[in-house]
Amino acid sequence: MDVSEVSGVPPWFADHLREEGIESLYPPQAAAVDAGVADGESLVASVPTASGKTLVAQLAMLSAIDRGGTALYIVPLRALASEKREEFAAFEEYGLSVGVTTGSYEDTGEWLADKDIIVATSEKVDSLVRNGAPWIDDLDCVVADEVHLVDDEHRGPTLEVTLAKLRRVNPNLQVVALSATVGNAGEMAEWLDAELVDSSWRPIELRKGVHYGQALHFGDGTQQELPVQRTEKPTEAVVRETLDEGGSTLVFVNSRRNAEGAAKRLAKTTVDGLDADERAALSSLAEEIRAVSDTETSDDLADCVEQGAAFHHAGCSSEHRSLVEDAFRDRLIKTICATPTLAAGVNTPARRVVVRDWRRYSGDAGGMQPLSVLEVHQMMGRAGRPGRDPYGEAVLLADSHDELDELLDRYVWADPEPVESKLAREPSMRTHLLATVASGFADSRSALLSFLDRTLYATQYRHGDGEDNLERVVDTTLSYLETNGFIDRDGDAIEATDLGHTVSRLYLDPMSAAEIIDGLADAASPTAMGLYQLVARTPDMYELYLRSGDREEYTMLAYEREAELLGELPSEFEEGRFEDWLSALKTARMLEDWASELDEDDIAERYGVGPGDIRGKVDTAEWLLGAAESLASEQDLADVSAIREARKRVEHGVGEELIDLAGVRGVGRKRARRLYDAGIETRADLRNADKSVVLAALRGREQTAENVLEAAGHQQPEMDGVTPDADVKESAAAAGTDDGQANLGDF
DNA sequence: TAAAATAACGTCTAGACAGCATGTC
DNA sequence: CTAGACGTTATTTTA
Repeated sequence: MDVSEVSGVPPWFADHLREEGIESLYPPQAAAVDAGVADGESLVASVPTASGKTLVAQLAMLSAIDRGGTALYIVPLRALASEKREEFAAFEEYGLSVGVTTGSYEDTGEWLADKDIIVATSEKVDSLVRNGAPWIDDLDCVVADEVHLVDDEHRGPTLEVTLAKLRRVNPNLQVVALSATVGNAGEMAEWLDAELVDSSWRPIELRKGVHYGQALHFGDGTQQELPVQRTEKPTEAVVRETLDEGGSTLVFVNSRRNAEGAAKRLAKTTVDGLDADERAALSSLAEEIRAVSDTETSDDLADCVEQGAAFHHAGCSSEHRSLVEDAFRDRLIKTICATPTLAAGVNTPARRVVVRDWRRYSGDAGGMQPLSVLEVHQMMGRAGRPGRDPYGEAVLLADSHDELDELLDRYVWADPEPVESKLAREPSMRTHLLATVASGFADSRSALLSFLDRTLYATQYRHGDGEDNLERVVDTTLSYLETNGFIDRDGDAIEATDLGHTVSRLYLDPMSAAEIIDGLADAASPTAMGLYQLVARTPDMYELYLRSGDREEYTMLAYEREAELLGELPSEFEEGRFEDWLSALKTARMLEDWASELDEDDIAERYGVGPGDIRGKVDTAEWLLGAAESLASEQDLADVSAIREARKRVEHGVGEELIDLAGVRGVGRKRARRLYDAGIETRADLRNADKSVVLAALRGREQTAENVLEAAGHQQPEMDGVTPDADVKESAAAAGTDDGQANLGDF
């Protein structure tokens, strides 16, 4: 089908596509048009990665906008929100406006209601619905990207319930659900009352196979020689061979340590194939990586990158990750060894994909578990760069004949599992039942049940795919919510209490709220440590692992600082609770270290985490402390200013005395400390400071000093002719570090 | 006797959304 | 109910 044959979309769109080199639609896209995506018809598109899902979404959104409507694009990750925003930015020259909103980032200036297209994460949409954002009622088209994630135990129910709410508010809403190929696309279509396009067509061929011995065994029965030398491992052989053909390789492994280890080994392979230009470009990239953060992870990554290899996992900071992704797309980095972060994240296609580990440790299951077919297919789907490679190849590795057969059976020839609603699990129920009641979607038990009838769970139950736990879980959850004062019940009727409304609005898990309220209730003026431990033991915070030896260390710490900890220390004999308490304590001490200006690399080493983990914990703590602050002031619980101070301290990573200074733009934890040690203790001091002292404290960086003074509101920030004051000494704390600012910025 | 090969043992284990009010180097 | 890769240290084998 030619692009100009599509009716319903604005006329410029065909021209725009032709400019991009797109003349005709791919078969699944044509099928979507035939199904009516451009005429407001709802659609489930279950198609492989890189087969043009985004264009289907664009057809739907643009035709809706052409009819005078607005569109919402829901993504599962913040990184994807920015990626989509970039993609849609091209429409701005045709007069459309695009906005993004996620928890950490809101589009500048204008209110989102003015936008034609809004990109948001599913949680953000949920939150906006709860808070009654006005434009939610005026949506005409909603695109849900990666909708197979409704299968996810933690975040799936949010998407499921949010879609149900959006459809309830806008009865004529067009829903376009984009999914990877799954086992039950038809069921999803039934749930959403949508047409179905279920296709395995790909623009470039993807050959899936298993490497065993000296050859690749493809699913279609063909074989291809791929010799492994005696000194190397199969992964190295694949990378080497791909490199010889001028292609890059993505290697998926099952742990961070393996990712780093494999990257270090593969660097020895990739380094041989680099030309002089590449070496130069890579070494400047390595410098950029080193500058991101002064940690071992950062150095290790830079060392690999210099040789053309990289690792990628959640311990890397977001800057690390995007630098690596970009360089891989530019074909500068030849191989990335990654944990599943990369499979779900932004687009990083490669000639070959190696799924090295097909089992992963799972604490719940008590051992190594095979990955799901869906997940392996998602990884494999990264093979083949449209317009660049003639085909993509994705291989698993076997080291016995039996394993070869098993892998072919299990992953190469297998169809992905059906996606299964996880709605009827208590943790998500707590949150969503409260939110549904609080935001007025249901005012009784029966209304709640009939609302839940619009979910995938109900559709699947009707098919007899599982027993109906829903009613039972609803009842236990409602009594939990009632006991803890989030709702009031009167017979069938249900009403959210003031507290319930607040908790729903704050986007807190009610159990977290209960824990916080309980903890604050018995401490009038809590310490920072106490507050950190309190929010760390909340279900909204993933705690740090307790490693061997930690148990002892943190048990001692728990008794040492028992007076500060909020709530009652569980008994050592309550295995689970005590362990949780200790890992929360470990997390808390990490936050305390951060808020005591300990260097990032010291924290990384002390807790065995990467810069990305520190950032994550700090972020979550900041958010939860903000929520605690709201709860404390509304419920009149504890000293609100103590909570605010603890929050400010994690936010900036500084001691109490630096909070004021660190609030100045351009002043982070390191610069604030230097200024303070030079006698400039507050924002007001800075405003009236002696310029030569400021310059000396900032180690003679004139431009920096000028910017800082300007941000503080100094009368004459210009530094011309100012010489550093010789009396200002390097403080011990600040000495030795390079550039000053601790870098924990967002991407 | 020292170095190298091998066995035994211990450790560790993926990911990442959200409030609110304004501005990171 | 369920594991396996990797690093470190102890033990045996080899030159």
